Amino acid sequence: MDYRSTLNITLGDRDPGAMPQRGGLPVRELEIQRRWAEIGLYRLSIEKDARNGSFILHDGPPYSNGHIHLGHALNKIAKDIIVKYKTLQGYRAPYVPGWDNHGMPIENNVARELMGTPQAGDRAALRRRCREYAAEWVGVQRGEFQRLGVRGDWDHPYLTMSPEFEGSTIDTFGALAERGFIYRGMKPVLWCAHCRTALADAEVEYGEHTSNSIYVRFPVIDDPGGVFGGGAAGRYVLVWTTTPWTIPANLALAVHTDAEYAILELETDQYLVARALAAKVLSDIGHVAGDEAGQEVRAVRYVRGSELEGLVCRHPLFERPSPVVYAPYVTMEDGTGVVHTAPGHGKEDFDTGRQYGLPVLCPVDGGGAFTGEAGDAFVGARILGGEADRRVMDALAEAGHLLSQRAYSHSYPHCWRCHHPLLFRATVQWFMDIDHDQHRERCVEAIGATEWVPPVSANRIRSMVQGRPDWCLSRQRAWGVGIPAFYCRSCGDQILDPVAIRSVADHVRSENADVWYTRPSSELLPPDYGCPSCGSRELDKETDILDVWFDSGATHLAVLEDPARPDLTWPADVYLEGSDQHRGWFNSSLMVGVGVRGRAPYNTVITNGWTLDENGRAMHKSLGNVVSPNEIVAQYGADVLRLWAASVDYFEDVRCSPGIIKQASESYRQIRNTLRFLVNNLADSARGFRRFDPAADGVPCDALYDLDRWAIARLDELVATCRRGYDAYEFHRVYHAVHHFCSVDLSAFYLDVIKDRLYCERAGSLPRRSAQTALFSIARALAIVLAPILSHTADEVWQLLGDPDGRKSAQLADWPEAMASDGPDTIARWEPVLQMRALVNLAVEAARQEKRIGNPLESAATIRTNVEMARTLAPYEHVLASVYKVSAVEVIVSEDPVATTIDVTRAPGVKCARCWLIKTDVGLRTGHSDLCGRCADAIA
RNA sequence: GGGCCUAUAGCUCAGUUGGUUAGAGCGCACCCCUGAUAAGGGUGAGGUCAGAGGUCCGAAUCCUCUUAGGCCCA
Repeated sequence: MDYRSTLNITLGDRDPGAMPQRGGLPVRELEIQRRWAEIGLYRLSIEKDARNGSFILHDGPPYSNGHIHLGHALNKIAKDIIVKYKTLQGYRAPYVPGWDNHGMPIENNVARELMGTPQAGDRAALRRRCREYAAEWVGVQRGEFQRLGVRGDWDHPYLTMSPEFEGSTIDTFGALAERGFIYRGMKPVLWCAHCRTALADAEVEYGEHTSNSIYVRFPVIDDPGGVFGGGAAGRYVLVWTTTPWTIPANLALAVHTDAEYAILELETDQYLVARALAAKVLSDIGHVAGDEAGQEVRAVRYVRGSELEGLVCRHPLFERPSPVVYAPYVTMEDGTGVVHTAPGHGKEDFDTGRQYGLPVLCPVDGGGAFTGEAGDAFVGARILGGEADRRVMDALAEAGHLLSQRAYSHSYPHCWRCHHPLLFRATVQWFMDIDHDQHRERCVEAIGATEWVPPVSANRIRSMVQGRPDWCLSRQRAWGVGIPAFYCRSCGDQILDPVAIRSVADHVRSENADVWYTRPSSELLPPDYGCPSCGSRELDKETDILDVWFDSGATHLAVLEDPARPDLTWPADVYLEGSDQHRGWFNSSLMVGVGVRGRAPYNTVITNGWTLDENGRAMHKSLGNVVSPNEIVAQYGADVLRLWAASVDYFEDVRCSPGIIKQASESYRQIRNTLRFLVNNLADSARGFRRFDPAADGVPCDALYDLDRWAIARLDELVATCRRGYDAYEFHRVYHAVHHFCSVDLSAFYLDVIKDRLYCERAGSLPRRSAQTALFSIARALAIVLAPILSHTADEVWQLLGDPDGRKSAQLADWPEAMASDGPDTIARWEPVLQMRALVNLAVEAARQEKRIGNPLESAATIRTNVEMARTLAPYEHVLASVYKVSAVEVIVSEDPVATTIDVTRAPGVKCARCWLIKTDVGLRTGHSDLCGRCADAIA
């Protein structure tokens, strides 16, 4: 007889309320997300009771250009996990996503698009189109992020190009100006002559470049220390450079105080070079160094750098002095140990020049051509293309001072946009003074007051802040926020007036930053505003725009203090971005935060690593190893991608590949199957799939079967472990703990053992309800604990369980409380029982190998063990058979005090046709010849 | 070239202050079940802890160097 219909068994195919085995996530997740939208999940999460106050994670804005990549996905998922966890922990955790909209990449793409159209070169048209273009990509990325299941205020994201934000950016600039941080100064900046713009460090790419390497001699005109020998011989200081075009701007020669220099005699002349470099220099200029016996070239004498004080040369081309100066960065690595110094063309040169009071000579215009300052012979010659180099080298050769010239290949800065080599060019720019009012020291202090996760990341930002130069805020571009400075047409004053800046900000808010270009200054300024110096109303506007890093550096003020976002507060609790943002957003935000508010805009900064391929290589289109989050979502579902993100140690670089995602999907399946077993066994299939009602059917903890109490105790441990993992932002600990719990504790043990009770006992009986009480608690707790990671699946479970408190999503639940009153004790008591189970498994396996039994249920185990173990097992004797998945267990005290032996034999009795256990009481009940006593009762 | 970081089974991760034969899960192999079934169970094989030196009674763990890789900077 088939007793299947008398069992309460999981029948997914017939139970309308069952959780399906296959996730079908690409489709099901969309339904779940639709439901989230319908119930207004984000709003509900904010309105949920927040007994612990608010927790603000401030989103770093991705650039609104192109589809999201895996790094974006990892970052956004990690943020989402944190925010959702905090909600479960009783915090109001708003999440306002944002985008960075201004900047060169968009401007370049749009400029390319407009090329050849009537609008090309029209700044207003360009800006209009940039705005549209950025908005289009915001739309695309928003859809892609939402598809990942990220919960946030997607209807009200912050955009750095919105009028409110642009106005706030100007106000922030004004606040810094008011505090004296902003100045206008000459500085050599990396300049692209092709794009006619200064570049930020981040916009520079280093690549191989072939330069003209030349040795130039500078005639000595004054030698007060008498370092050269006597006589009428020519006396020269020898210099090496790879930028001949900077020679016209030479104003000094730098040496190192501690280095040793040699005076070499070369035919009738004497040359000063570093001793350590003399041999190489001579070989480069076609001579060989002589030995002590004296050959063609010999050293007349050696001097220390410190003895070169007062030495003055004449410029090799002009009647102009070039004094010897000291500089700490002079090395004995290459060149001659004497560094050609042109303050207008190098950062270090500029610093040295300032120290020695040298002027800043920069005879090169924005297009990279020599100006009249370079001399009539050179004016108009361009650096790009090599004309400037050629003309200078020709002049040097003609003057007899060019000793060597050759091609030299080295790493050199290039423009990331046009890939042309860059030049250092002193230009007038707006800066933020990093050392104003102890600002740098305050920033370092603020770093110390911030929690960095992982902790080593503090070193990185600290060294960057300690070493960073002043912040060049000017960009000679079109797509951005205009720097709100004015110039007086009559007295020439530059005007950086808080009153004027506030007025500009108000006008920008009422429209957008385009007003800077579309309105005359009189309309942007308060009525009757005049030059503070001379009163003139004829004022010109600055044409430079703000560095986009300023936009993003000011997000914390624009967003967290936005009156339209009352849920947000300043400072943020957490920033979480890729490790490249130590130099970027973490840094710019700190500069602005400390400058305007005197402290960091964040309490905790978490960094995530880079996403690499399975071999640990960076992902590149050219390598073909790029993994697209959108493709993973389409193929496997967002929860699989989220599980991957949670499974890796994202503080370091993480690896990803189709194979790794496959593994994540298999882990997902195992977790899903476990959840499914839990959920589906809460229905009474023999009673029309009536579902377990915890209020009516639940068994109080002290009345539970001890094994069920053990399961709940293990659940409590798991919940505690997960909490520790989340609190430390170490989600992979959560993942591993949950996965281990599902596969080892539940699937391989607990669930396997309780199947008999679930299936065979009467629907409403204590043994079954006791097990179901555990199942319900476990399923519910897992749904909550997993909600931050497997947000969709958790809610699928949540819907099937039904929430007594009426919460519409697992994300709106409270973190599970511990349920077992004596958890540690329960777990400790079961420990030896489980140890013995492993031994029984081995013995059963051996018996199966020897074909003495087939199905383990056919076996009876006789455990011979010492007195202590026998005594420990005694209270469990009546459950050992079910716990060990055999039909009978007997424990016998062995004479051997140490060894435990287990004999496996065929179990005595007959197989019950209903529960399939081999029992000795089968057929004893009248009318039930093929049933054991328990089953006969169950169907009575 | 400089700074910071990483390297433990095929994969993802554990390995407290250096202390027995380096652990887990997944995957894999073999077997069982067919009442979680495009599921479930059992057993098992996988590691010179990137490499080489060193300190120590003892090193995956501390030091040095090398290699590979990552981010940032020049």
